[in-house]
Amino acid sequence: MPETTYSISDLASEFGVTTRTIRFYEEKGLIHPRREGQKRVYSPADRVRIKLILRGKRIGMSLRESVEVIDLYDPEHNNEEQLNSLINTVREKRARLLQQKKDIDEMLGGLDEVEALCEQALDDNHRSQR
Amino acid sequence: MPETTYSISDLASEFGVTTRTIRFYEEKGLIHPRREGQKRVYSPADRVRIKLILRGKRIGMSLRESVEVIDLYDPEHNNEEQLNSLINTVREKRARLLQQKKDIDEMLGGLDEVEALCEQALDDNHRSQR
DNA sequence: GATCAAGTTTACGTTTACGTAAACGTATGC
DNA sequence: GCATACGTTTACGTAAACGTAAACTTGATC
Repeated sequence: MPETTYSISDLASEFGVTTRTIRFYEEKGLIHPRREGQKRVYSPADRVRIKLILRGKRIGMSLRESVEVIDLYDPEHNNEEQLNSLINTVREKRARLLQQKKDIDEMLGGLDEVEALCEQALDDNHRSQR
Repeated sequence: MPETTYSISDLASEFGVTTRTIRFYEEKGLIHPRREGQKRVYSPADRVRIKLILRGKRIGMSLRESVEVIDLYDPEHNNEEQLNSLINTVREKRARLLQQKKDIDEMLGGLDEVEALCEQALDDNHRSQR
């Protein structure tokens, strides 16, 4: 099967980051692209990892934290103790995400008010000019 | 009217930050507490500003950006041009917040899956031990 | 009046997440 | 055969958001 691959600039332009950023993620051990000679070759799995890292970034996660979340997916957890601690981790992450959603909703509410006030002010201006 | 006031450590402990953090916000011009002699005295308005700044932080905003959002509230915007640019700012902020909500929901979905898998694995272990 | 607790200024240190520049390799089109 | 685009390593720089330490005031308390 002809597995799709990506160059570093493919991914950089797809995600709107610089190649420096992607190399930096590799330095930090977040991704491990193959090499063909000198050049880095990225797999679809690498691509997804980058995507998830950037998703984490958008909601204010550190790189370390994003990777922590991503690594929840791969099942290197066998025994009961590990599974339980994993469940706890999941619940903590979830709690924080729910708090973030609340924060966002509050802020959205504020923006709605501001916009309404603006539109009313514009409207008033127009009326008074007639 | 006896306006409520707060000491720096009042606010620090209320919000779970250090006094250094609050002084830092002042250095950056984010808040402007009164002085009584040497000491800083915070008003309810100061308190709210800090609260909003920290809310912004939780969803990954920079201090500068949080202040930008906060400052949308105070009406120093008179003419039509300013009002329109303000509305645009509001819409951009809103777009980003909606994207963040999507990101969070996706991540929550992932966490749900992980937790379900964990619980199933635990369940399987228990069954096989009977 | 000595000893705290809480506050102050000044200043240097630290972590994160890249930016930027130098100096070099490689292959592709004209 | 040489420019040009794309890639590489190495390394120093930087902005944001505080931490940490030193050295000092200032009431409150025993």
